[in-house]
Formats: sequence, structure tokens, C-alpha cells
Amino acid sequence: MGAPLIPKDEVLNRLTRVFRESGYAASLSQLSEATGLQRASLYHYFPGGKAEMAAAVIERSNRILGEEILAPLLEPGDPAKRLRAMMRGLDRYFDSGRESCLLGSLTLGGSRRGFEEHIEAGFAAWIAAVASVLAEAGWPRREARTRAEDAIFAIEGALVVCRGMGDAAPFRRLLRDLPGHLLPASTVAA
Amino acid sequence: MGAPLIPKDEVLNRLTRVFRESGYAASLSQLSEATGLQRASLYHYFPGGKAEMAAAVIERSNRILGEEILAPLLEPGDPAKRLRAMMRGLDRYFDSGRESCLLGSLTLGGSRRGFEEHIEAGFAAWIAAVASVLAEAGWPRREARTRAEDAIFAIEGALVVCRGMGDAAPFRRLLRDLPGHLLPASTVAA
DNA sequence: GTCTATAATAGGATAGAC
DNA sequence: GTCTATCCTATTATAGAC
Repeated sequence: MGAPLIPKDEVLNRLTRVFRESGYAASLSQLSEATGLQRASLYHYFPGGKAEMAAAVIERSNRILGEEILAPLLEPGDPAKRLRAMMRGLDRYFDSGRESCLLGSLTLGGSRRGFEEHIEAGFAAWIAAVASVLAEAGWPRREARTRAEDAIFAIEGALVVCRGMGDAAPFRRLLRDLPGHLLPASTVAA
Repeated sequence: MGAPLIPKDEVLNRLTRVFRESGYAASLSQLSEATGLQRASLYHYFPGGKAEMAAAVIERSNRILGEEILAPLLEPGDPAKRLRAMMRGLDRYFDSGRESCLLGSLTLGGSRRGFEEHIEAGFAAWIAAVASVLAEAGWPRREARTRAEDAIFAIEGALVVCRGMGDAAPFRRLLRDLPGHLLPASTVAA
């Protein structure tokens, strides 16, 4: 005893899995089992308990979203290609529709717990990044914004429905079709 | 004591509210408070406990979905008008984006509880009804099906994102725009 | 059909040894 | 940094009176 069993980053990975699957209803038993750490050890990393674990997991998830999925959107180059790069990032992140969205899962259960602003920020950054590419692709600002919202709606909804239907295929189909639906007609083939 | 305080249908209404908000993580305390019935009285109506309450609530919700929201889609008349009638039904059902989707909320938490097929059936009926109208409006069967899926994705996703952002306006905007996006160009103005 | 009372279990969190 | 042991509360569920 004394030496870390796994790096804190790996602890966060495993906590994330549980929160994605169960939302804030995730129990300390589940979180303990997933990490291989006893309850008390989790409190060493997160003195604030479950609320702090959830907050840490969201903050990190938002950082990864920005660095690994939204980053391609902000680089120079063909907007259509960048959009397709984001779709590939999402396919990986959501394991082709088999994994839930952490932000979406944590919206359930209403009452205040102190990480609402992180959820809001995550969705906002995602929408803003997509809107920025669509504006660059030729859409007026307003149109780019609503199309970006629609894109995130479609992705989040596909995850919900595919979970409910027990079939992830429609999620993969959506990722394939989305760039063509979002871009102006003239740039689709680009 | 002995006489029913409220009709069973009203009990189901109130249970539904809680499950929509909290998913299956809803506690018996919450369900008891929402109905005004003690735990033991809930077990009188639902001997199978929480799982039976959830199952009853979904079955009834699916019936209402069919009768009050999908019914307009299956009547004769202009497809565009019928689609807009469904949007009005959804606006009511989801309280303009302020209320969550019961089916979506209950997809969280992974493990088997015996009502997965009701969730699946609810989504399937919804998609099939929309696809049927879109086919009638002129789309080939395959195209009608994928557009119907996309419609349900958008609605479910908008509910999730609006919950996360604390702003229901984008949901109302989506309901306004959807018919125009779903129908063939020639029929949009009809 | 509703209640009070109770049981048994699981939940979140803390103290303190090593 | 991890553990065992413990605390208190909440949870699900049942028994039985009225």
C-alpha cells in the first residue's frame, strides 16, 4: 500500500466510462469497482466526493473534445475535409455509437450539483466550432449557427435513439451523411 | 382510508413526470412525494415495484404518443399539414422543450430491467409513422426512412442539448424548421 | 386502497492505520 | 496512496392494521 495502482489520468478514464453509462446516478460502488480503488481512495483524489468526480470528468472531457475533435475544425484548409475529420473524431469518441455522451448523460436528474456550467460550456464550444466552419464554407452567420445546432442535435439524438433501439448503425449512417447536409451545395463535392 | 385519493391514471401522470426528469434513478421517495401516496400504496398499484412502475409509465406513454401525436400523421390530407400537426403535438408533449423525453431518459443506466422492448417499440413506431408520411409526400422509401430517423434524432438531441444549455428556444426553432427540411422541395410550400 | 412500522440493503462520506 | 472499519442516511421492499 502507498504506491498508486494506476495514474490519476487512468482513474479519470474509468470514472468517465461509468458516468457516461449511468449519468450522475452512478454509485460509488460502481465507480470503485471500475477504478479498482476503494471508496476511501476515491475520496483521496476527490475530497468533494461524487460531485467533484463528475466535475473533474466533465472538465477533462471538454478538454479532450476541444483538443481531439474540435481542433481539426479550426485548422486551415478545406471546410468539407475538416468537417469530415470531426466526424471521424466523433466516430472514435463515441465508439461508432456504442458509447453515450457524457454531457448528455449528466443533464438528467434536474437538481443543482455545481457542474452545470461545464455542461453548458461543452455544448457551446462544440456548436461554436461547427458554426465557425460552416460560416467559412459560405453560409451566412445566422444560417451557419442554426445548422451547427442542428448538427449537434442530430448527433446527440442519434446516440439516445441508438441506445434505445440497441442498434448503433443509424449513428454511423448519420456521421456519413452529415457533412453533405450541413455544407452549401456548391462545396459538398469539394 | 380505503378510498382512492386520485385515479390510477393521475397516479401514472405524476409518476411519468418523475421518470422523465430523473430516468430510472428516480427514487421511491420522489415517486411517493409526486403522487401523494406512501411507498406501500405504490406497491399496491405496482407489486413489482419501481420496474413495474416504469414499465406501466412507458406503455401508457407509447399509447399517448400513438393516439395524440402520431395519429395526425396517419389521417388523410396534405402531408405537410399533417407533419406540422405532429410538430404542434410535440410542442405540447414536451412543453416547448422544457420537459424531457421519457423514452430517452430511461435509456440510461445500462443494465436489464425488462422494459427495453417498450422503449424500442416507442422509437420504432414514431420513426415508422414519420417515414410513412414522408413517403407519401414523394420521397423514395429508403430516403423517407432515413429522413424520418433524422427527424427523431434532431428532436431527441434538441431536448438533450436544451436541457444542458438551460435554454429551450432552440427546440422551438427546430420544430418550426423541421417540416421544411424533411419534405421534398416541391411540397414545402403546400 | 391507504396507512404506519419495520426490515434489509445500498448509498455517500469520514477516521485512522499502514 | 491505499486500505479496513464505521457512521448515518436513504433506498427498496414487506407485514399487517384500519
